[in-house]
Amino acid sequence: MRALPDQITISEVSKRSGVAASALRYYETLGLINAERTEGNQRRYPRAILRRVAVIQVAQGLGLSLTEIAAALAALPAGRGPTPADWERMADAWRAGLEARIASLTKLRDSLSSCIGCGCLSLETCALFNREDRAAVRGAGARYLMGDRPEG
Amino acid sequence: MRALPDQITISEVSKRSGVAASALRYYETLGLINAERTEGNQRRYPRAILRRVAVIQVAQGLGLSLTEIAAALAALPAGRGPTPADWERMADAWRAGLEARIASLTKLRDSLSSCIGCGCLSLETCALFNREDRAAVRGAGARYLMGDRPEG
DNA sequence: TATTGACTTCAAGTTCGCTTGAAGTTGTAC
DNA sequence: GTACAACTTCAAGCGAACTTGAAGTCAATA
Repeated sequence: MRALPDQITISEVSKRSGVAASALRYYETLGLINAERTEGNQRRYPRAILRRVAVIQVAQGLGLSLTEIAAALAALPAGRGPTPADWERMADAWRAGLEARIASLTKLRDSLSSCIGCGCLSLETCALFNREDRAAVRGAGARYLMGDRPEG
Repeated sequence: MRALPDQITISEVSKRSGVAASALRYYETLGLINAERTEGNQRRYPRAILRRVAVIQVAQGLGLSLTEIAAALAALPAGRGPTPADWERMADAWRAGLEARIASLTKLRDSLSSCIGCGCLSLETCALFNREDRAAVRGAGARYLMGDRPEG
C-alpha cells in the first residue's frame, strides 16, 4: 500500500498535456511544478498535475512569462491543481491584463489610421511614438525590447 | 565643397532617434539601413536616415520582426526615408495586421470571461485551448512559442 | 603635437523558453 | 537475467534583438 494509483510518469504527463518532457523538467527548475521521486530517482506526478500544467498553458497563451506564471501559482497549495476559486481569481486578473493589452493595441491602431489619413511624415511628433503604447505590444519574450534598461 | 552639411554621425543619429549606436550597426548588418563612410571608415548618415529609423521603430512597436521590416523597407528607394505614398502603403498593411491581432485577443478575452463565468475546470475541453488563439498572442520574439515545430 | 573622445570591427554575452545530446541509471517485460 | 525503453543530470545550443568588451583607429581640440 505504498504506491498510490494516481502516480504518473513524466512521459504520460507529456502525452496528456502536449508539453514535452524536457519542458516539464524545465518548469520544475523554475518552480512551476514539482514531483515526488521513486527510489530510483524518477519523477512521479499526481494526476492533479495535469490541471496545473493546463493552467500554465492557458496563462502562456495569454502572454504571461513563466516567471509571472510561477508567481501566480506560488499562491496555490503546494504542487497541486488549483481549485475553482483559485482559477477564478487568477483568470480574473489575467483578463484585466488582456483587456489592457487590447486597449493599447486599439489605441495604436487608431493612431496608425489617423497617421495614414493625414499622410503625416513628421513622425517625430506622431502619436505612434508614444513609448507606453509600444511597450504594450510585446508578447512573451523580448522583455527588454525598448527602453527597459538603466543604460548608464 | 566635398562634405555636405547633412552628413551626421552615428552618435547623433543615436541621440536623435533614441536608438543605441550598437543597434544601428546591427540594423546595418541586417540591411535595414546603410551609410556612407568617411576616408577613415566612419559612418556618415544623411539626415533622412532619421525618418527611416523612425519608421523602423514604429514597425517594431506594431510587433513586426526586423526581418519583416527589412522586407518592407526593401521596396523603398535605396537608403533614404520613405515618401508619404510609401508610408501610406506600409502603414495600411500594418494596420491590417494590428486589427487581426486585436481580433484574436478579443476572442481570447471572451473565452476567458466565459470560462470564469462557468467556473469550468475541465480545461481540456475549454475554448482557451484553441491553438490558433494562443499563437496569435505572441508579439515580437518567441516565434516558436507553441506548436510551430515539426517535432518528428 | 598630444590627448581625448568618438569611432571601427569582431567575438562573445544576455534573456526567454525551451531542445538536443551525451553519458549514465532505472523499470519492466520476457 | 537480460534487453530495451524510459528515465536521470548536465552542458550546450537556438533565435531574436541586441549589448558588452577588447583592441585598435580617427577626428577634433588645446
